[in-house]
Amino acid sequence: MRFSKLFSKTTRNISKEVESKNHEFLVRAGYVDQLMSGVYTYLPLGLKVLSKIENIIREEMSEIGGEELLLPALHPAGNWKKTGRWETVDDLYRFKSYYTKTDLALVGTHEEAIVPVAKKFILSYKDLPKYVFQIQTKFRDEKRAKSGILRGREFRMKDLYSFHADEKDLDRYYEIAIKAYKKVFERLGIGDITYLTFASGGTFSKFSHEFQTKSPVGEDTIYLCEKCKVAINREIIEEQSVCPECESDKLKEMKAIETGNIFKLGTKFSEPFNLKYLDKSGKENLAVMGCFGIGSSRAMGTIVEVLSDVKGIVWPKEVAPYDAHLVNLGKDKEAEKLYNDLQKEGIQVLWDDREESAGTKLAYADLLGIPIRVVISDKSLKAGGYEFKLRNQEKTEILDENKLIKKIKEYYV
RNA sequence: CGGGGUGUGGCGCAGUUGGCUAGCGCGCGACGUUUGGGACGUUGAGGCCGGAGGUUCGAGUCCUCUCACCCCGACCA
Repeated sequence: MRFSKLFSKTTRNISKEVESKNHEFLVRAGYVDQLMSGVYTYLPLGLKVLSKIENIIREEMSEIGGEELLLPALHPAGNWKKTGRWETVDDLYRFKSYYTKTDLALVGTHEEAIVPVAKKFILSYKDLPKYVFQIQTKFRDEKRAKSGILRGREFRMKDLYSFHADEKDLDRYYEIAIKAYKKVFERLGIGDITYLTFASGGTFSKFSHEFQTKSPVGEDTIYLCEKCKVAINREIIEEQSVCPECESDKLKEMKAIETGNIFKLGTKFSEPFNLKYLDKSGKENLAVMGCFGIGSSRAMGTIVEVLSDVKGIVWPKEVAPYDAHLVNLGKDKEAEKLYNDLQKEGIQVLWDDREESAGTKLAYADLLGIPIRVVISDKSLKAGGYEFKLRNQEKTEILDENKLIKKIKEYYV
């Protein structure tokens, strides 16, 4: 991709009012644009990152048996009245159809849609367990949207729903899901600072679990056992004041962003919809459910918050919008050849072909945060080739074209 | 929902006790000179000052209402 052809543009000017780092960097670099408070456009560059994040999640959910589907975001009020949540969920967008005057909701969670459809296909113990997930735009009527894309009124989230014959089977799958989540966060580049966290809210079990990523801008306070790498959310510290794994009381307090949340729902939703199956003895039983969420757009914001430096974003290799950021200082002809050659090798290149000063181009390469920067200039050509630099390292080296291609490919293996 | 702030060319901002033709930086167009850390010269285009109503000879500036956005708090992935 040629920089000059991108739909978006970079900017130096951003309102003083914007305080959150992810908001500032993502807007200045042209990844996202704000339409209103808590509602963002994912521009072509930003959508590439978001899609990569979602594909990682998609792969790992498929790996643990999840089948992808797509549920509606627009729901009839009736389903929510059935579960009682029409009255209790404050952040549900409720409205009336202009024409028919029926009550509708634009939703941020999907039990009211998945259970009625699951009921049509789950009839016997032979139909269990089942795991389905979707990645979709959610709506929540936040009292106050904040922190860029970390807390939006419209945001992207993966939610997986599991259906089991009994609690024991749910427990089994729950552990499998925890492992899959760990793998997702590792691939997102934040695995080392994302902790399984015990939290309140189990309607069925004593605790639910969250995945909390350490960050000063996080809204949650957690207590981490550094030995077990397991944490406790402050909301339950009264009832659980020692490490749930090793019972140590040496816990480190820190701020964290909730990047994932998993629940044992039990029969909370199968009951109102009467989701029952026949067991081997021909007796009816309620299906037992689990619910597993990861906010993909929030994950994107989190990555920016925790991995950036003063110059800009530092994308982990698996989520970067392009493999390499090519900067030419003069030398347009040579740059164009290299750009074409790299692309022929299957390398996704963003070439900053704009007529900008050296300083500007280099500064924006840092802001954009693509893992590999390649500079072509008089200086590099005299030294025998092209300058290769990783975004998160200061070291540079001059490589000829073959070595450069090899080096880039090796990096992404 | 409570508290604090901000709305002025595409973006970021200034605009004095109401007074002449509303400025500046960035960006954008043209021409030229530049290229290893946010270059420069010449020149040009681009504004019902968020919206509505009012006060006044005169409103970006004062008053009322309203809409939007940002920050803090409570609530939430």
